[in-house]
Amino acid sequence: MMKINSVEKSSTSNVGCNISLIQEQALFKNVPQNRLSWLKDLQAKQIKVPARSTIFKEGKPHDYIYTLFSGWGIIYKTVSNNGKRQILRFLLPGDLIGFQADKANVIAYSSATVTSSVLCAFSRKKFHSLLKESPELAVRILEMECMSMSLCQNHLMATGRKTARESIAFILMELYCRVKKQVSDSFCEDNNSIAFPITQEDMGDALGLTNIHVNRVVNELMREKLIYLNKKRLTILNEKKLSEIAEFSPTMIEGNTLI
Amino acid sequence: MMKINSVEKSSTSNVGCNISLIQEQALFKNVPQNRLSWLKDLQAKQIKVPARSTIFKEGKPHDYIYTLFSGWGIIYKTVSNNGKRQILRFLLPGDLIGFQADKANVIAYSSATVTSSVLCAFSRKKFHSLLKESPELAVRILEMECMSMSLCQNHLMATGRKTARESIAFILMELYCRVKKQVSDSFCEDNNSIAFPITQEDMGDALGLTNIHVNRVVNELMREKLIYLNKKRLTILNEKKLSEIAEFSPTMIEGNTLI
DNA sequence: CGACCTTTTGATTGGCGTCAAAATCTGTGG
DNA sequence: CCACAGATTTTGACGCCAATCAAAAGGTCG
Repeated sequence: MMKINSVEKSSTSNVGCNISLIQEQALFKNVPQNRLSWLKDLQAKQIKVPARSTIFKEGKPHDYIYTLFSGWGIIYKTVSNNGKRQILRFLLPGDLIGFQADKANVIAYSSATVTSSVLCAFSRKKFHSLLKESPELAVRILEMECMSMSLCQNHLMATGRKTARESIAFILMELYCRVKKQVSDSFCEDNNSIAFPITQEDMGDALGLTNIHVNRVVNELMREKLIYLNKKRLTILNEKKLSEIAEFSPTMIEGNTLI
Repeated sequence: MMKINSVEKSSTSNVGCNISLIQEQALFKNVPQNRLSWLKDLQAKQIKVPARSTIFKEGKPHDYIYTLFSGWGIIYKTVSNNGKRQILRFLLPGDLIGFQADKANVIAYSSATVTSSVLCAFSRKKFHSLLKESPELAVRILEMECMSMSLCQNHLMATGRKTARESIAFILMELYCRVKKQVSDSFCEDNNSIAFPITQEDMGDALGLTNIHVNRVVNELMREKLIYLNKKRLTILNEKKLSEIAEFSPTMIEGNTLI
C-alpha cells in the first residue's frame, strides 16, 4: 500500500467571486436567488491544481473549505506508526471538501487530488457565519453530509464484513454509479464505461488491501467478464452479477432532500 | 460473529411533550428559549425499551427519529448473503438515532438497544419542517452529524488499516472517553472505570473480527496490565500505553460548534 | 530515451477465521 | 433461593485469505 509521501505543489489562479458560477454548484441548489447575494462575501476563488497534489494535511489548521469543480480527489488518514494510508472517500465533481474541522480549524484528515482538478475555495469563517443567516444553506450542507455519512457507513461495511472480492466489486459499482450521476462530461458518454483515474493501490488503500491482492481480484473479475479495466477506463460488462456480488444497489447513493 | 436474529419487543409508555425534558437534550443545546415553543408540535414521547430489542430495521420506512436518554445502543447493517453483522456505531446517552433516511423515510441501517434504555421519539415529518424554521436546530444537527462522521471515519481507519490489537485498543479508549464525556451517572464514579455492557461479540462485529479473536486479544491486553475487563465493567489500567497502541487522542471525540 | 510509476506473477508466511467443546456467567421461573 | 437454560467467555487445533517478499514486465511523462 502507499506509505506517506506527500507532494506539495499547488498553482493557484484566483478568479474572484462569480455568482453564476456559484449557482451551478450542488451546494447552493436550494438557496433562493435573493439569498445568493450573501455569497459575495465568501470571496470564492477558483483554483487549478495538478494531479496528485495535496489540498490540505491532517492535523494542521486550514482556513478554507472547497467544492470540487472538476477532476477526482481523495480524503485520507495515515497510521503514524507504520505509514499505512486509509482512503476515507473518493471525491467527485460537486463534492464538498473539508467542512468538518475542530475549534482551531484543524481537519482530522488529509485531502489530495487524483487527477488535475479545479477547486472552488471558500473562507471557512465566512462560510460559518453564513450558516446563521441562511437556513437553506445549513440544511443543504446537512443533506450533503448525510450522503457522505451513508457512503462512509457502506464503506465501513465493505471493509469490515465483506471479502476482498465483494468489497472490490462494491467500490467499482459505487464509483461507476456516482460518476454516472454526478459527472456529465465527454468522459462518460460511453454506455457502460467511465474514466477511472485511480490506481489499484488507491483501491487497496480504500479497502484495507494491498495493491497486489487488488490486482489478483481485479484480474479474476476480468477473466469472468464482469468488468474490463484498462488504461484508466472502467467498463462494467455485467452490472447485474457485479451488483449481486457487491450487494450494491443504486439507492445507496441517492441523497435525500430535507426541505 | 452474530448472525441475524432479531428480538421484537418494545414496551412503550408515552409521556407526552415536556419542554424542560427537551431542554436537557444535547440536541437543543443552542436553541433559544423562545424557539423551544415550536417543540410542542413535535409531540415528543418518552419510550422505555428493554435490553437487546430492536428500535428499527434497515430497509423499512420509519416515521420517528430518537435521542437516547439513558442506556447503550447500536446501529448496524447486515450482509444479506451470509448474515454477518457490521456495527456502525455504539450509541450513548445524548446521541441522535435515525436522522438519515431517504425520501420514503427508509433508514439504511438497523438500530437496537444494548441495555434497557429510555428513548425520546420525535415525528420525523415535524422534525424536518422545524429545520426550516430554526436555523439553530439545523446547525445543531449538523454539528452532531459531523461528530458522528468523525467517529465513522476513525472507525473505518481502525477496521481498514489497524491490527486487531490496535483496533481493539482503539474502541476501548474511544468508548471509555465518550462515556466519561457524555455520561455522568453513578455508573462511572470510579476513576478509571466505566460500566461496559457490550459483549466481545459486539466488539468483534464493530471491528470485523470474531468474538474468539477479540477474546484472545482482550486477554492479552489484560495480561499486560493495560486494561481490566470483567462483569460488564472496563477499567483502564494504563491509559498512556493503551492510547499509544490505539493511536487514540481525546481530541478525536471533541465536537465543534459552528455558531 | 530514461526514470519512475503501475501492473503482474510466483513463492512463502502469518494473522485471523473456523470448528469444536468446555467452562463460566446471567437471568428467569419454580 | 436454587436450578436450569441460554448467553458469553475461554481454550485448542487447524485452515485459509490476504500480506509479505522479490522481481520482472509494461506504461507514462518529462
